[in-house]
Amino acid sequence: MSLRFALLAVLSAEPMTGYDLLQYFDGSVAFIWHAPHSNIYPELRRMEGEGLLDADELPRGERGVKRLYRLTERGYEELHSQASRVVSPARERDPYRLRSAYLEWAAPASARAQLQAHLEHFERWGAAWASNLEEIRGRSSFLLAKRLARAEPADHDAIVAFKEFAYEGLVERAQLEVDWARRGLALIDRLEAAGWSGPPRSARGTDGSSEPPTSMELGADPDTTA
Amino acid sequence: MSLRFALLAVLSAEPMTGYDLLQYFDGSVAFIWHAPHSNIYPELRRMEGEGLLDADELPRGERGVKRLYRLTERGYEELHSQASRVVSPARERDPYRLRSAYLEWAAPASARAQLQAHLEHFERWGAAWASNLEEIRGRSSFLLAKRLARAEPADHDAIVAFKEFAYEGLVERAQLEVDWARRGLALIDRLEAAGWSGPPRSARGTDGSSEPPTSMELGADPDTTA
DNA sequence: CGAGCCATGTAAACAGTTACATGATTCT
DNA sequence: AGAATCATGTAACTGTTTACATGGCTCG
Repeated sequence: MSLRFALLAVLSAEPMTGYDLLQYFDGSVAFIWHAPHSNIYPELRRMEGEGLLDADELPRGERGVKRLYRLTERGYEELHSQASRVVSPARERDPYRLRSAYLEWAAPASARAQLQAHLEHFERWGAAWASNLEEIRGRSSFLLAKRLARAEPADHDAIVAFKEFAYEGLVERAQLEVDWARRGLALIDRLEAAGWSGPPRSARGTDGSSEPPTSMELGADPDTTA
Repeated sequence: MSLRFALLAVLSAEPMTGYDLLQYFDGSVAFIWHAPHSNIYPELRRMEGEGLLDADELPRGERGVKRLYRLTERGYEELHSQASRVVSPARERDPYRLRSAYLEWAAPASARAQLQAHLEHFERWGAAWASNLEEIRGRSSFLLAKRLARAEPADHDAIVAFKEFAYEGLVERAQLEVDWARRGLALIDRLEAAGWSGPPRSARGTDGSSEPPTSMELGADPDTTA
């Protein structure tokens, strides 16, 4: 339901095509929720079918068409009702902490590579969120400006404040992850200096002739598109 | 694959039944990865089928049986190889930040209730992780003690250090969430004092006679089992 | 003998990822 | 003419949640 909420929220600021939405959800604009096009287009159709959205078919050049979606009255109601629903937080499921707890089973080089990737990921995203936060504070973010243009002036402060609040949370989280990863890298340095050299070649000394366990596949990070 | 990794990691410390594992994954023991039994039992069978686990069928009373799982040589290899794989961090998808960014659409009372629930969730889990961290540092955690008993003494420091590192990350994250939620509650106080009273009854003043949008469903949090 | 815990499953529905596919428009 | 970008879909697969289901054991 989060995708639906996110789509309603963005479309409440400005009518858009699926492709426009894609720039926020899959593109370089540092938005909170990621989704690929194969996720967005069908959901838009579904929401249209449920009467939450209306679409205008606009011509594009000679033969092309594109569909511009906007919220219906029922769409706004759905947005209200979803925003007001208290969802109980999900039980924790943190793949980074999980993997880090058992890094003893990894070769030191790949333990390091993992933390390095973590570090870079959150450095990049932290910077993107921070810059988004600045745009929110300056009220110069495109989406925010559109949203404000449609809202009562009396509500402007609240609208801005909640976005600030959200992006502050993201920036702080990114900072935490960066600090944590750095501490992890320092930890590996210390452990290696103290003689740790990764797991035994085989399960329990009894060597089973498996292939070299140092098979780390770096690079090809789809995330490197910053 | 995280579930598989987590199961391998726990079973590497000590052979267990599915039910035992459930205490870590679904129970009160503050473990990092949550999974319900309907998730765990089939995965154990699958891993057994793939030769990663062996099971002993143990009698329970007269008629009952239970299956005690332990890693095979191939299971240890899989654990090595998964631990050494560098997975690129997933694009962000943070439902809390997403919802908070659009809290302007919620009634103030339910905005408050959401942040309150967030606060309590992370207070509870933060405390659980902190106490787990203490047990790790004292090497008195059951699982850790079992793990150490099977490992080379030379590796003990690394094994403990990585678990400390992971749980420190969890505790810090929980603290961040608690602070963030508190700031959000204070923000709502300020906004309400300044006259904010939630979204208009209808989309754009044109009132469409929808049911009262203050339908927040509190309580019944399955999480309250702390 | 009933409540509560031990123990283990299946199945339907939903969410999300990856791959497969197509075609128009615009810029160089 | 070809590349990049605009624009939109479908399908297979994987992972997760929720609900449905069953039965033995232990203690009071």
